[in-house]
Amino acid sequence: MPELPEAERARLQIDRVLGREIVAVDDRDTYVCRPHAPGEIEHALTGRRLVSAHRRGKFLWAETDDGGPILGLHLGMAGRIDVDEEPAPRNWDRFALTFADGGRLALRDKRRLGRAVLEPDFVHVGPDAAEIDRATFRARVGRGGAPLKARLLDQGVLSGVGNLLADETLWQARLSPRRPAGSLAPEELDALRRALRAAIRSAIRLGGVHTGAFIPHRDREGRCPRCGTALARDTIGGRTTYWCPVCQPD
DNA sequence: AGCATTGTTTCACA
DNA sequence: TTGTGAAACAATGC
Repeated sequence: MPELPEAERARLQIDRVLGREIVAVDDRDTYVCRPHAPGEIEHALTGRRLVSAHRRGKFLWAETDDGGPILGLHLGMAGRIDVDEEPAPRNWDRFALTFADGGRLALRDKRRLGRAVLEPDFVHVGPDAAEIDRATFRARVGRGGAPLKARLLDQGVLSGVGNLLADETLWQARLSPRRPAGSLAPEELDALRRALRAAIRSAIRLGGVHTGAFIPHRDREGRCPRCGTALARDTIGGRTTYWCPVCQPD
């Protein structure tokens, strides 16, 4: 599920629990809560309240009352934030807060690659993909010899673009994922940024990245929804990539 | 059985 | 030193 649009929806879920007193914390999953020992996050948060929820790219964090510790959350490959839901089966709730009103916030994550951590560090995280201005986008994305898609996926360059959002955006912008990032003209970079913002806005509104026009066709048998050409497939930037060889020529 | 997976970090290498 | 790519991580679904 989780790319920037899903993370933004998760942030909205955290908003729902702001102000509630935390009475219990489940931080027993030592992998998800690394490097914390069990009980560390529990000790830091019990008795406090979350007062604000933030997001940069796919990284989430919440501030606590009276300048208390910051709780960082990441959805990993398959996580979601559940609020006031029944506990998930099979210990899929990898981290959870219980509130005085009986409610609950859980990081539900089958794959277990999500994270819950105190005082998260965003030093190596680039500007948010939905907020980045045109000049910064040109300067950061439009450089280097790496394939354009690999550049978009680099969270240190800009944050929030995942594998599916990258394919959707490149298809919308009619740009090849294989083009060296530094070879793009300023106008192409502007168009790419516009396509990215539009794809993000749409995905947040419609409920996730797979609501895009291209993603549903992203399959070995898939064809371009624009021209009907069989999609090309390759590994780029370490991820499986689909694109239309006609609409998105090198 | 084998392979792929909407993410991040670490390590090796040029 | 910097940039790039592959492997590791954990678990599930086809």
